[in-house]
Amino acid sequence: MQLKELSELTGSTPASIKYYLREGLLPPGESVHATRARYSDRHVKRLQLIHALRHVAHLTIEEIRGILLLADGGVPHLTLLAHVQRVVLHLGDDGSRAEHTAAADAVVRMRNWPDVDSDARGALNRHILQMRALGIDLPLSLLDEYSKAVNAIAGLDLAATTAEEDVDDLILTAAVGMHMHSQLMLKLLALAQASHAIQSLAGGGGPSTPAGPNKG
Amino acid sequence: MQLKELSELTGSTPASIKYYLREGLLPPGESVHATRARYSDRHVKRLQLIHALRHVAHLTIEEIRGILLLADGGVPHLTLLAHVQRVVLHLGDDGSRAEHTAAADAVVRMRNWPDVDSDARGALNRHILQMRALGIDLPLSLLDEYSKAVNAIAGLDLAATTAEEDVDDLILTAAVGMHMHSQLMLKLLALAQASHAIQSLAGGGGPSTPAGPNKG
DNA sequence: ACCTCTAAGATAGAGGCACTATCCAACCAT
DNA sequence: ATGGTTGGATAGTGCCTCTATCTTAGAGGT
Repeated sequence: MQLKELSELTGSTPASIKYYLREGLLPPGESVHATRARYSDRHVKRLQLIHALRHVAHLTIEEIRGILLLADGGVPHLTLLAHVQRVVLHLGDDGSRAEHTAAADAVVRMRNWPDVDSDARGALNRHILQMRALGIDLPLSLLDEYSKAVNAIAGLDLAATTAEEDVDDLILTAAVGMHMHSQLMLKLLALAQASHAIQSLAGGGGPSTPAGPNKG
Repeated sequence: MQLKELSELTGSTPASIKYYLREGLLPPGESVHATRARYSDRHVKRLQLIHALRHVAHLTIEEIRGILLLADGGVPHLTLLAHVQRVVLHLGDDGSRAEHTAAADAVVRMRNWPDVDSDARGALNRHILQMRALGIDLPLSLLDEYSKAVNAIAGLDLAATTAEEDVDDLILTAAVGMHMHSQLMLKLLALAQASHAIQSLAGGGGPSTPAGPNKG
């Protein structure tokens, strides 16, 4: 198929597709001659992946390029998933491994998770240190509760991804799943906060304005 | 004090402060005359708030402006907090209230949260619908587990904010707290995912590369 | 009083990102 | 042959968050 058809199949404009080609996100089509190139359904799949990473997971072009490079480099799935996670969940730059925190170590023990240094663990350590620096206390009971909850999700999520055969599908499922689950948690947290605020501020002496409508 | 001193006290460059003044985030100092203005410690506080919202919570200038307008408008704390939450946790535009979902309703009942329409609840409903559209299943048991965990955090977080007297302090505590807690959850989720992946992919037949190092 | 130095305010520019529009030569269908 | 479409290259757009420059006026020292 030609660029235009590719565009119609995926919903990306031809101009955007050209841009992705320039940026090396999408491999060039088989060049028939100077003004004609042929694209396959591999291109369709790849473009759908790019679109999801860009507009569902909200990754930048640079981040997407990094993921695709790894995917095409044929690295093991575990390495690839670790990278996708780092980018989708914004765990920060890998290089620097933070010092261990007692809190994170305790969580690993409590949940019986493997005691290995992952990007995620480094990010957690860094974050706990940062919260401490900001004077935000983290009771262990809270971490226990939290880790129990996320432990449940993680299994689900992984089950979905391991079912995928194609690498593009694997990344798509993993990235979208990670993003949506993390956003779900965020929204539940928001609702919990709002509920508590309504109960304690509206009930306990504050003004009686409800939380919802405040701006047309 | 003058702009330069304000700059030194807060760490923002004079140029940035001028920019914030132009954008209406920082109220103008008391103008002594054409080339001299006096700033107070209210300005210091406000600038620290702006800095935190910008560089800790990663809000845009536009979002910060919205929060400060409300704060200076003297709206009730509950309304203000609802708005801060919407922006910090990216709950999306308010206006549109999504249709209710059985899942969200069940969560509200399970946790005994007040059954009112908040921005957070709308966002949760929208998100659940979106996940369903993407074919991601959400067992009720998972939502139960999650909401139990976030329920624990929400109390903590609120306790810290209600202690604040000054509105700028309230917003600062609330925004930073919301952001850091939500990021904490994210990082725990990441660690849970990584742990599961390591256990199932490394142990269960996949290649044996560890999750950590893959890029210099 | 005079000269210099600095601050305030206004305006313009910079740099990054993700596109988007314009050109041009080539080539397929008619 | 010829008009319209395509691929590829290059340049421009719009937004955002600063940052640099310019002008003018008052402050401080002598």
